Order: sequence, then C-alpha cells, then structure tokens
Amino acid sequence: MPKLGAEPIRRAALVKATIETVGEAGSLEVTVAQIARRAGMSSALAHHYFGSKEQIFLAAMRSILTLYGAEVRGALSTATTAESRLRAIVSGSFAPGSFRRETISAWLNFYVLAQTLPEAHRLLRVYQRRLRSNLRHELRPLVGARAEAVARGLGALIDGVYIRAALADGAPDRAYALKIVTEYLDRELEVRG
Amino acid sequence: MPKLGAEPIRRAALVKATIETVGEAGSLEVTVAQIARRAGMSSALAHHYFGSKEQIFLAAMRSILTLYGAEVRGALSTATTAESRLRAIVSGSFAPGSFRRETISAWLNFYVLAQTLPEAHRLLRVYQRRLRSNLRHELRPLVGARAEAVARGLGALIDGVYIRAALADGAPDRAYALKIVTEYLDRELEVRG
DNA sequence: GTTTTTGTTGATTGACGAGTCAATAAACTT
DNA sequence: AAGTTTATTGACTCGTCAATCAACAAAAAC
Repeated sequence: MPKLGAEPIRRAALVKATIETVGEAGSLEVTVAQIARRAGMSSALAHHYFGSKEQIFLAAMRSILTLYGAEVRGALSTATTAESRLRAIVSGSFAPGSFRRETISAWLNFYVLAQTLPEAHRLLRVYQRRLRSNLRHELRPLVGARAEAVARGLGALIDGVYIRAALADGAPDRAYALKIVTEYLDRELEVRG
Repeated sequence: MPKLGAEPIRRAALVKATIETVGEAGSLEVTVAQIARRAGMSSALAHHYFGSKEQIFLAAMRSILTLYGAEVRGALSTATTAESRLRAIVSGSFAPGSFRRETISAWLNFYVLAQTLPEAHRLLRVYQRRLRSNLRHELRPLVGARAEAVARGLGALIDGVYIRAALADGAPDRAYALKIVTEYLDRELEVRG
C-alpha cells in the first residue's frame, strides 16, 4: 500500500512518537520498536528512514528546540519595548506547546543525551547561546552592565523550573512556573538606590 | 581470599564506583560489570550484595543526597544569624565535595531515574522538601510573606545552575555558580521601598 | 577436625533489542 | 508491458547484559 511521498509524513510521525514515548517512559531506554509501533509502522521502516536510533533521537531533539524557538519568536512578534520583549521571551519559554508533561520529560532526557552525543551537545549549546544572547540584548538598556549576569541567571532559572516540573506530579503548572521566573525578573528590573 | 567484614567495604566501593561510572559515562546505561570492575570485584559479587542493578543505583543516589545534606549541615554549623545561615545553605549546596563533574553528571542522571523509579522519586522529593523548608525558615524573618516564593525560586535556581554545570565543558566553576545564586539572593534581601 | 558461615568468581542462561536483508507490492516512467 | 523507484515488513543475526548457579576458599564456631 505504498502512498508516494510518505517519507516526510513518516519522519514527522516518528519524531512525534519519539517525544511521546520518551516522555511517557521518562527515559531514553525505549526501543525503536516501541517508537515505531506508536507511529504506526514497523521498526524496519524507522531504521529505513533514520538509519539509527541515535538519528531518531537527534531529530526529536531538533524538533523540540525548533518548536521552542518558534514559540519564543511568536511571543516576541507583538512586543516592542525592551521590557515587553524580555517578558515575551520568558513567557514564550513556558508556552503551552512546549511546557507539557511529556515534552518536559523528553527535554530532561535530551539534556542527558547531550552528555553522550556530541551532536546533541552542540544543539543544546546553540539553543543556550541564542537564548542568552536574546536576553542580554534586551537587558542591556534596562540593567546595563548587569545584563550578562542577569541573562545567565534567568537562563539557569528557566532550566531549573523546567526540570522541577518534570518531577512534580500532576500536570505542570504554567502560571506557577511563570510566576517564579517573572518575580526574579521583577526584582532585577526594580530601580534601586 | 575472603577477608571477613567485607560487606560494608564492598558496598561502599560499589557505590563510589557507580557514581564515577555513571558520571563518566554521562548515562545510566552502564553495566553492572563496568561498575564492579571499577570497584575491583566481579559482577556476581555486586549482585550478591545488592541484589539488582536498581538497588545499586538507589544506594548511589542515597549516598549523593546524604553527602549533600552533610555538607549543608556542615556549612550551617558555624552560622548564627538568619542571613548567614541562608548563605551557608547556598554555599553548602556548591561545596567542593558535591559540586564535582562526575557527581553533577550522576545527579542529573539520578534526576532522570526519579522519573522511572518510585523510590528514587521519593528520595528526591525528600531532599527538595527539606531544602525548601530550611530556606523558608531562614527567609521568614528576612522577607516575611515572600519566604515561600523565594525559597522555591532559590531551589529551582540551584538545580538549574547544577544542570548547566553538567553541560559546561571543563571543570565546573564553583565561584561562578555561587555568584549567580548569591546575586539572586542579594536582590531578594535588598530593602525595597 | 568437621561443620557452618561468609566471601568470591567463572560460566551459563535467558531475554531483549539494534540493525540487516530478502521479499513483496504499489505506484511512476518510458 | 517492462523496468525502475519508493514503500513496507517479517524474519533473522549478532551482540549485550542482568541475573543465577555451582563450586571453591578461608575463617569461625562447635
């Protein structure tokens, strides 16, 4: 029953299934067969399109990072002032598309993958650098020389809130996560003297 | 060559080897044989003392959390005022005994383990609750009603700084990690009006 | 000095899983 | 209609690894 032009559809289905499977299992120790079954195909086909399990994981990770980037860009698109752009980056980081149970769990696992797989490591570094650079850029006019430090702190705090959400039971509380990070930002933006 | 009273020595050696092996591999996908070899014994003996790989991991995780707790308590022992105690908890969190490359990497992996293993989950929750409760207690006289929120923020930030250190290349920079968290604390402790 | 307890391992079992391959089938090409 | 390309899978290979077991060794107990 070969429909032509199946490749992109199959690849997308596998990426989606990978995130779901890893997220649900809470572990990278999932089999290609499990992923393939969830994506509605044989494991042989998964290997046919991706070549190896490693490549499947990398594609899934790229997908997560791409989605994340898109959500931040989306949030940024309506913001004009430095402060509103800053807040857009933060709230974009917790957009409902990314801040989901399985996505967070998959994210955590990909973090671990980056310890082993150089390409995964590279991907994560690119994301981190871009985030920090964006934050720094908007922070400069607001906190001057402290921009670098605040950008790093914000980045770390976002990661921390993420992984804590991975461990919490029940659905991740978006408003609550946002509140923690926003309050940090508020403190830093307060005029002091 | 059976030396008597070997059990506690063997167990300790296995726990140490587990942390090192997981830390170096950057993954939980290490074999019992690898761990046992590093600890200088056969894999059969590792199974003899721990029963299963799962139990070995749990013992290693308990060890990490115990060490962490001890370092925080140690730092606390010399502090008297609320603020100095608060700072002791923070700097204790980055004590050189805990804030090591392999320990951090192992920590991250155990975080993942907590997604799968209920007992690991429980252990992590106990640690988180205790940390938050300690922080809240010292924060109360300093920031009043904000104590709860600040305690949560600090906890998340510490975790975030930890996992970022796991990804950084080179030795983890203790002073730098401490600086990020300390500055957060400084902002929160500033008198505002 | 024999029995029991504690320590220890090599060899084996049994399961599982990544990746390959040969075969089949439907579409497109000429 | 014959040939080519794309899609698809069941069956198989080969390696790996957790866990078990039988056997051996030394100390303790009796």
